Amino acid sequence: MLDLKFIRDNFDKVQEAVTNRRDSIDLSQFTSLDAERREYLADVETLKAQRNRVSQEIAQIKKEKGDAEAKILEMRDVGTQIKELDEKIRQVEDALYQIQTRIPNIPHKSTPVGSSEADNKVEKSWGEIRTFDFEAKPHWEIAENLGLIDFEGGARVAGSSFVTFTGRGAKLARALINFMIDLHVEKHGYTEVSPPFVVNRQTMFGTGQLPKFEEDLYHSDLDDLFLIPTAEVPVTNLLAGKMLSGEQLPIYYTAYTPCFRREAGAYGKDTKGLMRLHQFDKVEMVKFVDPETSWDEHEKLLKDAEDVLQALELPYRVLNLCTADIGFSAAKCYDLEVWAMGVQRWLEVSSCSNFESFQARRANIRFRRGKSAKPEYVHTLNSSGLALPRTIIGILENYQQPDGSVRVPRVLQQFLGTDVLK
RNA sequence: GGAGAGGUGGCUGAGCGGCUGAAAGCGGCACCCUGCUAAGGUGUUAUACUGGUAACGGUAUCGAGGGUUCGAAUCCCUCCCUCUCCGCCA
Repeated sequence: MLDLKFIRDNFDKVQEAVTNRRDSIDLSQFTSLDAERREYLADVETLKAQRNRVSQEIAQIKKEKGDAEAKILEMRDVGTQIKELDEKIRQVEDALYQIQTRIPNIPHKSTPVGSSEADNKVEKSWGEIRTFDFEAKPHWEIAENLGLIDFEGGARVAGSSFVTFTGRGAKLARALINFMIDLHVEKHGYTEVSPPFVVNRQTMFGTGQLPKFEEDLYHSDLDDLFLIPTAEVPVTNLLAGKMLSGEQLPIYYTAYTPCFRREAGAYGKDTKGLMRLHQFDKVEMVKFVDPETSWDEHEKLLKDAEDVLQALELPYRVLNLCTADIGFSAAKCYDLEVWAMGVQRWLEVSSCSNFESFQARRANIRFRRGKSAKPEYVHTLNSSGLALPRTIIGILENYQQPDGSVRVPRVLQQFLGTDVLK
């Protein structure tokens, strides 16, 4: 969420951001609503000031056992006017809020302006794309042949795009989670947290999933609770409403959680295999930092995510997402894409974003730079590190061998207890 | 699920219709004092919105939302959360 005053003072900039993002939000009402609000506010506050003053006088008169009946009658009328004006203000503020909470973040100056994902900028590539002297199989064939995944079982118990990992497949997932968490905790200095997988409405609002993206979330009507689409949601909101001190920053958290996404609007897309699931595992990193350091922290965060892919020796590339492809709350976002030999595609395994104060303002996460300094919003960042299913695709397809077996990346061998899946 | 207690500033914690944006303490800041120096004294110290170039005003905020009243932290209603006990269950 952007600051109301910022929107007012930088209206052209906000409009430009909305346009560059290909966002459909209509800003045309904003200026008049904002002016209307302040007009009403001036009126009602004058009346309230009068009421406060006269109420004092009434108290004084009563104390002196005088007759305050005339003033009380007068104020009764003022009270009615205040009620009417307050109602008008409520309506105007409601309309304003609808707009304000749906305005996306302003892209950072280094975010390329573009009109589609084709305009994303490849920042770097790492690792060598292997060449096979046999025909590479897609991961679903490899997984089925080796008994790592029960696709039908997942569909039977929940529906399409739900899968069940079985046997060494399940252990591979667990090995990856342990490997990633250990790496972030021991090498990168993060604190592990294990948050709730279900959150309330306020929490979903805090990170920007609501109000715009409700249809993408699983929801329990009975309790008005949501299944998390990413650990970012509970972990970022862990500090919602907090006043931190400058010395506490930066705070680094890492968490494993399952992620639940309805993928509304993506029906029929990537239906085969592990490419797009309603439920998947992910290890996430979340940072709370001093605004002055957030762009350095963003680059460090990217490196922490890259470390996972490098350790797994998977070829990948880093994309700087353009304005049309970047997430609602992000000012800048790198996507990490792993190359998958079997399906011959780059697959997104991580998004590494800087939200600046956008989420902190929604979730009210502040800090004081000095002991008696004014409160400021922290900057929040997060990155997958990494999403499991597509990482597993990368491993299965890139490490497959002519006989159908799959070599285990060196760093996973100790977690998995073997160097080959066959 | 049943019974009770409670939610107040950066923190602890009073207040229970007007003199309370809010006592006291802690913490912070400024200055002063001091041959008891991790001591003492004095002052100061919330946030948001809004008006104003500013100085400085106004309004709101005591879990959230309604209500009663000239006036609500204080009374009433609804909801949320926390704690204790009981029940149930991993």
